[in-house]
Amino acid sequence: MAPRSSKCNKKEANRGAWTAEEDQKLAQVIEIHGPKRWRSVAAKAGLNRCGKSCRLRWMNHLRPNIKRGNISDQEEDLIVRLHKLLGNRWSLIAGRLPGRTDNEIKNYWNSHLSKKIKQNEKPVRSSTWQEPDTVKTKVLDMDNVAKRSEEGTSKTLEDSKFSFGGDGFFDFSNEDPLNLEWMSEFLELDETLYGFP
DNA sequence: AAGTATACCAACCGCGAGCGC
DNA sequence: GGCGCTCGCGGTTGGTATACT
Repeated sequence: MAPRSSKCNKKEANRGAWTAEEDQKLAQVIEIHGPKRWRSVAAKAGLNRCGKSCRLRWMNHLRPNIKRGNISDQEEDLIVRLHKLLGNRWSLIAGRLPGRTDNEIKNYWNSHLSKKIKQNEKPVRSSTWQEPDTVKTKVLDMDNVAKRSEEGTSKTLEDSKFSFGGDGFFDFSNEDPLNLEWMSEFLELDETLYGFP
């Protein structure tokens, strides 16, 4: 079987760290043609890189509004909660953290939070606790939420009914960790935005 | 100061889904 | 319906920086 086109040609393509010059070329082409058809973007930019490498570079580093630097306590808290809810759905989690990338969150989780959580793992729920059916059902709809969000048909978080703190993130300061209300609101948000029951 | 271990992050890889022909 | 192309995702790897002995 012929090699899949999405695979990078290991012999021909540039590999390893991106140079400032490559970044500049890529950004210029994307400015003109937009962040799509990555293979043709790579070709137009004259980069000896495969399309998916260009996409990754754009998504994780060159995109506007990328937030660099330390992850705040609030962001960390949100990541932990979303991970509890969604598991390793990094892109979905990243979608709830403006300016953060899935790769960054995944790295952060693997290097910081997974250890932290193992250390601090305490039973948060009683042994008799059961996840409400409504929550279970709606979690399944997160795939649709993510898709619509990616398609750009969703509203931004800023448009939502959620209130944000001064730095643009959820304020959990007054929340009871055992309270499922937050999760319900999280799910209700998508119901409101996207109209599925 | 040198060697080693660990942490962190960028990039790569393989797979599956969606789409058009 | 089958096939190829493209894209996006999650897991993994590898390089560099920092901490430790």
